[in-house]
Amino acid sequence: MTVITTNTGVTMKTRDKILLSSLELFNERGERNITTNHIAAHLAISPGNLYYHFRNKSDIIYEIFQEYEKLVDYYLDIPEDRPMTLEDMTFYLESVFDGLWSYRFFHRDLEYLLDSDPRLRQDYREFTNRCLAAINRIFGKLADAGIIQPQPEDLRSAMSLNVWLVITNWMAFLKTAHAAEEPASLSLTELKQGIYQVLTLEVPYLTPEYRERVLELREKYRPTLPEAQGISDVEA
Amino acid sequence: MTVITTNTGVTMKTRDKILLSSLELFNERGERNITTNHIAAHLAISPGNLYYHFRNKSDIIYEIFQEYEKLVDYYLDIPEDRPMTLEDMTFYLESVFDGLWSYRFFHRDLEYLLDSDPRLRQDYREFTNRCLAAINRIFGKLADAGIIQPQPEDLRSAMSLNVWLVITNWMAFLKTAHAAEEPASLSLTELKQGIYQVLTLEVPYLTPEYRERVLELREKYRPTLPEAQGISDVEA
DNA sequence: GTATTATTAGAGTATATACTCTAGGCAGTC
DNA sequence: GACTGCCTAGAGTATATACTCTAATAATAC
Repeated sequence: MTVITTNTGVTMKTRDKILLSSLELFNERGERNITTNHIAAHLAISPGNLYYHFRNKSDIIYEIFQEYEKLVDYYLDIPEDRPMTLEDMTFYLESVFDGLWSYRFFHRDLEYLLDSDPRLRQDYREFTNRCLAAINRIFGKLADAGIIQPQPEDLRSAMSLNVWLVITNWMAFLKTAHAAEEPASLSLTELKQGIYQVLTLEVPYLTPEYRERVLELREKYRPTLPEAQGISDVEA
Repeated sequence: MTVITTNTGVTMKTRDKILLSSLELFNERGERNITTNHIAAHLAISPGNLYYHFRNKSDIIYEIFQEYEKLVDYYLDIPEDRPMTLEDMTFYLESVFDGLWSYRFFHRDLEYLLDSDPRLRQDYREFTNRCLAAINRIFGKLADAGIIQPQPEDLRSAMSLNVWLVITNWMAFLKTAHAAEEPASLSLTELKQGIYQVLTLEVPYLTPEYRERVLELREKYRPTLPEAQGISDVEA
């Protein structure tokens, strides 16, 4: 069992180093721009070595996706035995955006990735459904807790889907709204301003008792500065 | 000035044929999967011929984007001289999704495309801002017309951005939510179910006078069948 | 017509990419 | 020390991709 010491001082198998470096490189420069040779070079190992551990690039990506899935599933495990609090909601939102950040390469080339790997397509589909179900359940519990007004199931489903669309598209929006700056100019802090957008969806449904508290919470995530605001610097 | 007759019977310059075929192929199989050689082969012209008309692939894409931009700008030209009607709103929504459909390849590889062409990045940024401003203006006029309740500018901006996020992410959602089916299994009709999602955002703001009419309109776009619903077939 | 310009074909090229293959090293075991 | 199983190096390969170059052909101007 060969182990290698990374620059973090942590002892780690080559296989895991490959996964870690791949994720890092994918996140920073996009899956499309990172070849297996790049990954090997980055780790100072031979391509042969890399292919000893993984059959192909798809397998690396698939395994990374499974980590992602596991992480988000873990975060979105909603406890059914007690009412939901605002703190819970904040935790869910923060966690989801953390996950999005850690595996941000994934959504960037999503369609291509799913087209090239049927396993991934299938798993991602189910993953999406689990996330939507979780969001739906959260809305339910928020209503139970008297934080938002209860809504018919129809509307709640559509709202959940909108939450999902906003969450998964927020990062792409930020990246494309940025000017020509350095590619890696996105920060976790900026990403979390997406929470402001998600909470915006809830605003009209807030109960009078919680309205002020949620609006206050929302303010904490208000996008800062002109960048990526998109509205302020336009004619009319 | 050499002209060529396409199978549609329309007489067309080679240059325009290249643009048209590129768009077609990009839309159907994704920009990443279509090479300049593919385009040339599809048109039964030589690569040399293609490169006589365009310096590189980026230039083709850039020009296609400019058509897209022009189309959407045309659609979103809001008349300021009269109040807005529900029919107007429907037209805007339908048009935007039509545009999205016609140039659907674009959003799929957006980040990569912007990374490879600074002109495109800049133009797209401005395009986004114009769209957001237009959505914002539409909300304003909907309020003026008494269709939705007026909202503070802050909230309206955030809502506009959410509308934009939902619109631009709806297609990706559909494609990824589909099972492993044939890649080209997306239809314009399905795409327009995104209108349901957008109208969902408006629901809580509707005035009593218009509420029923808008809900009725919204029903027309309700997603059909289990596919891509995402909620129905999940545990719990 | 002839000169000039616009268009086209098609072979070719430099580079990249995902991946393979062979030979060998290293650790533990007896 | 030899055997075994895991791991690794590194050269190499088939294919693809964006793009070039030259020469020829068609269109247009005069």
